[in-house]
Amino acid sequence: MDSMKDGLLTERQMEVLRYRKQGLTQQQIADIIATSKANVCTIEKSAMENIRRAKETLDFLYTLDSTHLCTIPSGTDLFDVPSMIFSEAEKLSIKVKYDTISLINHLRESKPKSYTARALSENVEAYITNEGEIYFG
Amino acid sequence: MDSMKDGLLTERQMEVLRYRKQGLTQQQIADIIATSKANVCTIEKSAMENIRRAKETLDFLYTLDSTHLCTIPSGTDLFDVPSMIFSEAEKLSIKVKYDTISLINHLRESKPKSYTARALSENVEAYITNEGEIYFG
DNA sequence: ACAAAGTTAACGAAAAGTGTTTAAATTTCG
DNA sequence: CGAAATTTAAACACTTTTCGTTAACTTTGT
Repeated sequence: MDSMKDGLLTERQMEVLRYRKQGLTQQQIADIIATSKANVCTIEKSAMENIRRAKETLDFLYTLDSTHLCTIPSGTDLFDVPSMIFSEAEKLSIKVKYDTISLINHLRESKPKSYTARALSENVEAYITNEGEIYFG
Repeated sequence: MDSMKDGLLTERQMEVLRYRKQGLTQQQIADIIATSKANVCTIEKSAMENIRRAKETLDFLYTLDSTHLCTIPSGTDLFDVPSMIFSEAEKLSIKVKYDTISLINHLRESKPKSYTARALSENVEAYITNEGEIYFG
């Protein structure tokens, strides 16, 4: 009935996330919505799990019309990434849509938690479309 | 068992989407995966539904820590958008993270299907965070 | 160390989602 | 038009999710 329109999160889950965003503790929320704090915890947790899944789902979409370009190893300096991308793309005869600066910004925005200062904190997979669009997964 | 790691789409759904991307018809896919064409249809359809829900879920996340800035009416010239955004943001004493040009590009990338040439083809909601990040939904 | 906040495990009942089939409708296109 | 492609509806068995409880455990901050 209503499942046709909704996203992944249930009313309960959105409710908890909203209260959480306001800075309330699980106990406070539990009192408001009349349940146990343990239940608030599991609801919040499953909400996070659903969000993770939503992201992964869209990741799949991006990689569906992209081909894997290269793996950028953990520890790589952010400023070394563009030249890696450009040389790999050249092997495939694809012109990258980004210049050096915007490629770095693109990476920063795509994976805000994958680097500290200037070094990647984990491996990042780079994908490319025929149109030169780059995606980091 | 495996549901902990996966995204929204089932193996079956990804399978169908991949074949579809290759240009196969539902009948051809039905033969390959040994089921009826009607079933391929429903699998593909529920895959699309799952993708829609994934997007909507992330939309919710974005708007969770944003406040509604303004509605940009259908028909608005793309090049008139930045000044609208800037003046609304100023009312809230928030400095927008984007300059005029990158704001237009940001809108183009966020809503690729919401404009024709230079005119918006539908209403677009603009949201802003305290940090000046803009989101179009 | 204490108390508050958060997490985890095990279980149950209700709700929602998935893959199928079969048969009938609709759309698309040469 | 007419054939192939796609969509829809109803029904059924099956699996997964969700919300909830209780009770014990771990983390965090003072």
